[in-house]
Amino acid sequence: MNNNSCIRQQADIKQIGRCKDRITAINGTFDYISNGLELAGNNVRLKILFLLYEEKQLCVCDLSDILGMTISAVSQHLRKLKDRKIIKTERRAQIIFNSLTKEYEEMLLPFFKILDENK
Amino acid sequence: MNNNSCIRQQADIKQIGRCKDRITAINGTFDYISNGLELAGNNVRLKILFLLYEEKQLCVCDLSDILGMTISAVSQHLRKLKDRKIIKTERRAQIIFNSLTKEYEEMLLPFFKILDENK
DNA sequence: CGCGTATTTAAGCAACTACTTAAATACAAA
DNA sequence: TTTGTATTTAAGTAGTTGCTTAAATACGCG
Repeated sequence: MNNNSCIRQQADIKQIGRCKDRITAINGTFDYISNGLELAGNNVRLKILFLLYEEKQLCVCDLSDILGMTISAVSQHLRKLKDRKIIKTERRAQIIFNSLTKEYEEMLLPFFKILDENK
Repeated sequence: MNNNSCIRQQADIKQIGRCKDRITAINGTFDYISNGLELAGNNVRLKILFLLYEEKQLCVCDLSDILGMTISAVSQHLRKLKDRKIIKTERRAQIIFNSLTKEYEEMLLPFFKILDENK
């Protein structure tokens, strides 16, 4: 890359350097946050996460009923969320309950609050 | 859909109904939030947004330099962000400066704070 | 006006996403 | 152990994403 036009006459070299350094320094934090946002950015999954926040725990069947989607489709969303430690599961008899992990519940709280206010 | 197994013996019908209603009621808010999160969930765009938050305004060239990506690639990210009113632009002489819209700056502030703390 | 810098757009492509359907597992309870 | 309910997984597919390269615009300034 790095070809092409825009051979800038004026560029704040100091600013560019400072920004580069900052981005590199907190690269891990970017990964951590986009790890969560990437998944929460999907409309269906945001609903799943909000529902888990409100109801504390739900099984794949509940979510399937509520969202009007196949169990399989919901299950595959839950798997992604679980793989990234955004939710956790707990079996009780035949039913597997899903709930938010504390860490990501906290991270997404500002959005749940916005959703709560619009009830 | 709605075929298949999971002919649940026990399901909290009231809970299902309540959740359905709630989801429908705030459907617009879900759209609003996932509108923002969908785009912020991309690692590159999250960086762009954070940089705009920190520096107030940057042109496509600056971002290209900082992120080590082609101008074209960055430009296409900026377009998406602009289409969804997450950023706005302002021309000054030959350079077009990008900055966050107030609305989404506020919405994403919690994440910028987390990133700020990890400097 | 026409030149040069800055920026956007178009076309193409490999990789990824969200779903579908059908089959496989998991496991509690009889 | 077998049965039945609950859940996950595999394979396939249409649509989307993020980039590349090359070409097109936009517009300030001499």
